[in-house]
Amino acid sequence: MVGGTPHDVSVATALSDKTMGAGRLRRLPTRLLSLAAIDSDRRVNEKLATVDARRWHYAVLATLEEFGPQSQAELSSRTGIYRSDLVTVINELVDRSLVERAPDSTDRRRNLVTLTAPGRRHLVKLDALLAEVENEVLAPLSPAQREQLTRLLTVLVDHHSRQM
Amino acid sequence: MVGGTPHDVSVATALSDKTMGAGRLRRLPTRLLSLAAIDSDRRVNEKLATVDARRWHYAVLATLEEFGPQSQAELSSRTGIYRSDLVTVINELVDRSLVERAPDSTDRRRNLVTLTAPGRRHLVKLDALLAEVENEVLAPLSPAQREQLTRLLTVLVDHHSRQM
DNA sequence: CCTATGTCAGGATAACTGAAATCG
DNA sequence: CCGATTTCAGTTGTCCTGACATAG
Repeated sequence: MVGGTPHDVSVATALSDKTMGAGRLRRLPTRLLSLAAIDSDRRVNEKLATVDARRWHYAVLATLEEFGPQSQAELSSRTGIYRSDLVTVINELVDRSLVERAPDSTDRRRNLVTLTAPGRRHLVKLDALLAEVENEVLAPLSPAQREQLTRLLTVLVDHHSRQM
Repeated sequence: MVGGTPHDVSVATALSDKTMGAGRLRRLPTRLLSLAAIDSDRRVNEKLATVDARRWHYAVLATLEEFGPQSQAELSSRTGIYRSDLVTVINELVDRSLVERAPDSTDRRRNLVTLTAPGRRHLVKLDALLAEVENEVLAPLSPAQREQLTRLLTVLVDHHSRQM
């Protein structure tokens, strides 16, 4: 059998379970990122679903409020949503009367997407909901730690993001 | 180009309590987590693909080395892989001769999954590859910041995985 | 009975690719 | 001709659910 490195099963199982153990897996930053994001995403999706919204809705609405009316290509590069997927998102937002999509008169390849008044109100609501989720997700962290985490993640995202 | 014409000053100032220059989107922790994880996951997948491996392969192999031979149910709870998906993962690992799957003589419902010698060698290789990815992902962070991030994420993951 | 285990068959969603049509 | 924009069609991967047979 395996002669080189005998594994002491009894000791291992004695202090095993998820709570203890210093295995590589549990400290792998890439894995921790994955797991934390999965949990966070699930909570965000569930919360937004209560008002018939999805994650990308917020990204689009917030970007529209921040930068004003713009084309789908601009929205794509600012939100990170693929252009192909943006079509569906805008469709959903138009169906809910939260944005308007009209051809740009100066460049007729483009659609100019504009935030509506209901869209603005909806955005306020989504802001509140996301604040709740944020509190759930970051529950075990102190305010200082939350700020720390946000700063570190911002550095990562800014560093790896393809222009913005 | 959006240019110099502000779209709606009143609303813009209404939400400018704390995060004015940056924009809400860019500072949303849940979104930062998502974006960072997407980037990290993509890099991990690409790197592991160069040796015909996938993310779950590493999780299973590392868990087997840490806790010794065990059932698929144990592997599932320790790695977070669903029992149904684990079947496929173990199949792939068996196909590559990295693990062995044999019925447990003491409990014939169970399969005992065991790490092979090639599996152990493969794990070493995956470790090295993942260390490379980790360096890429955490590139903009100092060693102290990396430790900080790891600790914060560990707190989050532990807190939320305990709720089940 | 009731639970645990391994397995199979999917569904839901998100990331991603490719290409066509239109316009600059 | 080439490039940008919108759109559609489709692929892939992953998370997740449900059901079933078998065994304790």
